[in-house]
Amino acid sequence: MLIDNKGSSRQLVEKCITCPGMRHCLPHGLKGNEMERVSDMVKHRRPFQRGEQITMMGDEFTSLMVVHSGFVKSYKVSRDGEQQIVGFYMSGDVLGVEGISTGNYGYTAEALETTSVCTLSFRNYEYCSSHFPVMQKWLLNTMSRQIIDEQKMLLMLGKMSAEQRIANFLLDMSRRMSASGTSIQTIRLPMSRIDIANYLGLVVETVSRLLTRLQANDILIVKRRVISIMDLNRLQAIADNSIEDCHPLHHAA
Amino acid sequence: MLIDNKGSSRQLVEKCITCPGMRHCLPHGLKGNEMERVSDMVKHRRPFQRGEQITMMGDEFTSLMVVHSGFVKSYKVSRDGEQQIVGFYMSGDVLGVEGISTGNYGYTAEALETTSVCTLSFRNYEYCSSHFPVMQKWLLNTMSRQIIDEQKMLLMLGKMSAEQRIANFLLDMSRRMSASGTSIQTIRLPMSRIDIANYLGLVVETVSRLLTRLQANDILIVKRRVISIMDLNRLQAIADNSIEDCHPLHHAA
DNA sequence: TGTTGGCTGTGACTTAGGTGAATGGAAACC
DNA sequence: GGTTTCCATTCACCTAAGTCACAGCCAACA
Repeated sequence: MLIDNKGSSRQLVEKCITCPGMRHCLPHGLKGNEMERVSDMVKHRRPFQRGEQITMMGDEFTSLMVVHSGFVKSYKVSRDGEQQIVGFYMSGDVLGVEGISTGNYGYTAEALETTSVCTLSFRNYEYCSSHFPVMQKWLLNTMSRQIIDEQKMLLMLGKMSAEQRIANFLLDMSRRMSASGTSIQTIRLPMSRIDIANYLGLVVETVSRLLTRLQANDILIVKRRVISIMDLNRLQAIADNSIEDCHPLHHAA
Repeated sequence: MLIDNKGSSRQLVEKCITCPGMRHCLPHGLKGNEMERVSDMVKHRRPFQRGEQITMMGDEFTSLMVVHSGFVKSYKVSRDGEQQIVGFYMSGDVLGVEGISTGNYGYTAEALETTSVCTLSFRNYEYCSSHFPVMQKWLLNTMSRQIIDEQKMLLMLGKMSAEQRIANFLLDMSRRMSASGTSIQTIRLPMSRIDIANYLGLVVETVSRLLTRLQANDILIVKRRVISIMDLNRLQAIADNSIEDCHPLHHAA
């Protein structure tokens, strides 16, 4: 039998089927009894605390993981020790798919705040997918979306100015952090400036400088990790590099 | 019936099953009759000439495409018209998977030389995958590998110097262009300097200068698009940023 | 066989963003 | 509640890589 949820040995176990956030993790379109079958295969572990590692680059790939709540960063380490953050993950995002082809996790994933993760072993996934076509479609969609997002990042890192990168980053975060697809005005960034800089291929000083500048131009209000977007249109214009630019900081503001 | 190979209306149709390069395109592990079924669903179109577009960004996603022979570049265009090359594809590489989630191709793919492509409609893929598990595994592997490759590029664009990017690029090309997995000494690059620069997030002058410098340091011999790697170890060391560096060009060589 | 046009290479100069150093703040930990 | 530590910001300066300009080269085509 493939079902191996020996949950009772751990705290905080609940079935997906009774979980209020179920629609974030499980694919839509499962029939009632299918849902129950899948639900039984998903493990709910004790939440990870800030700084804890969820996967380690190079470890054996065993499971797909869906972020249920919290916030995760993932980074690769190059041969000479340079780190590059390759993604931030929040509710509903899937970790680990890069391990399918190699059998090893391709990055280290680390919780940026208390994070709970739902785990489905790949063997169980394969069992599900062969019985419930919707599961198969779900994973293909997930991976296809990851490919698109990474290609968008390639465009950012390859062609965009520091200011464009920051603007796009803030817009993306604002959009993703709202439950719906519409961006929200005030966001609390769970990651440090160092992480933002690393993700965007910049240094931390540049991120600081540009946030200050965007604030001086009345586009943002920045209070450490809490950022309010005061002029969405201009921020979007900067992100798209369309016409109007943000004035550099002349020392007389 | 899902099979819709109305091949005879076009030139150059052959069945995969009789194609000498079959092992590059079709997954391994299909049984004889399965292979034949899949083979019948694959369309072989007239080859694309240099400069012809294979997919257009935004067009409706219908099919997965495997490069059979030739060479393809793919690029995204941002809202402000900037282009970014996101990949180069050669024999065995799969185009179009980013369309699965959105229903539209995510980039424009263009032949860099005469290129033939084998096409499998996604509907036929779904039919195959539900009957032959090995097909499903094949697509997951393909997509997982694309995610890994793109993440490697993120590391390149985010953290590496121009010289490291060039070195890594040449090593990657040399490895991929050899039939086996071992790198070969002399490669003929099918893409222009402009394409290389764009792919690596540099300008064309920088690419020229660095190739010249690598030649002056006896690491390469560069004859326009034909490049011979004379000192693989040092090139690898530069790619990894390990210790020894390449001397800048002092005007007295 | 001349001409066209896109590649490729070089040099002089500029600049966006990186470096390094120093300061102030918040939160975490006795 | 004091101290430690990490995080964020700011400034002065520097450099890797971009820009601009020009020249040679090769392939395609008439």
